[in-house]
Amino acid sequence: MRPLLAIVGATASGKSSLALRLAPELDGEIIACDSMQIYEKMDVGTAKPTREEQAAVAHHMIDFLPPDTPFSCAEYAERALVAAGGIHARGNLPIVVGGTGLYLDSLLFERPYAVSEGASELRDELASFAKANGAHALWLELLRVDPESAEKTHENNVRRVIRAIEIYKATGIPKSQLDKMGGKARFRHAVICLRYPDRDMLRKRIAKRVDMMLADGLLDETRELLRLGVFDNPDSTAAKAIGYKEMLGYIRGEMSLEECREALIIATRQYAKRQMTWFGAKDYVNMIDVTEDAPDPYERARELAVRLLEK
RNA sequence: GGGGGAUUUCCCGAGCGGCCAAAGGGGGCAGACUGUAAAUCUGUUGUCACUGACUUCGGUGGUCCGAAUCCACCAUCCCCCA
Repeated sequence: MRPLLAIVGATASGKSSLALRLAPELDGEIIACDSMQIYEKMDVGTAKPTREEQAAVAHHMIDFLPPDTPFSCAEYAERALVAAGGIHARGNLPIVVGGTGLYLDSLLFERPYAVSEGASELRDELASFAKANGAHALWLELLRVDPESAEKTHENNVRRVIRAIEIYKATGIPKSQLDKMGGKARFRHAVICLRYPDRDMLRKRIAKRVDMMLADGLLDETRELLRLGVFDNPDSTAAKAIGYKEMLGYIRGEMSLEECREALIIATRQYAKRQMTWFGAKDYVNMIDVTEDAPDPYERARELAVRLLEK
């Protein structure tokens, strides 16, 4: 099996700059693993690698979709797989970098799910059913077709309930059944996650990043996206990005800039927490702690990467 | 100088005599997640010896079987008249 290194962690944890340093040493090319950096025109708000950085190390899975295009983790896996294949063909090491845990997961492991691109009508149907009859009624439907998934999914989590029903309707097989069939690894992978045991350290980095985004023109970028109509569809992936939706409050005159900044910092912090909950629960993730005493993970990451990839 | 209103748990904010450790929201903390994921959702959030007890609703002192809720005074803030 071909090797693949992944550097993950919360936003603002320093994974990108770590990967940038690691890449030359390991003959690496970077595959971004980020549900937002895939979009064009969303540069500042997604902390996209700069032109210089992209020139220094080859980057993939960045900047290839207009910002109002729907995207899914299925498509991510598909395209990233191709990118990884190309990198291997060049004799290089794919270094997956990003904080979108689910995308990484779907790249690393095979999933037996049928691709259900045409499922949007069914989704809409189920969503309006839930709206009309309540989340519980929808959940009962899942309980009927796939009790095991129903058991695992809270009835209020309508989106997940819909997905489970949708999988059953599209494939005729309960999702819980399919879950047991997948999981084959596609690569000889090494996953390294940067972790900050001291919360304040990460918080400071997040605040700093937010201020940098503000200074780099987050506001103008938001106005441009607004002009392009990206926020017209609240369900588009890009419209859900942290950063822009907070700036909108200021642009619409509902909030002061300081309030938006605050909201942005909080939203980012909460996101970081969710990311760490996700990565922390994965047994394939190897943690490297960044602390006051050991602020630079570079050496440890390099050694760990080499060791893990040898096996 | 005179009149009126406010003060609630980390924050905002409901409560206006017992059913109040106190609604709701925010924030915090913990968690779930297997193809919309920077999304979506869950639990928890006064203390403890935790199916019960104890300390809380600006302060002090009252009324009452019983007060965050009523009264008096004090403190701080806001509004109106001078």
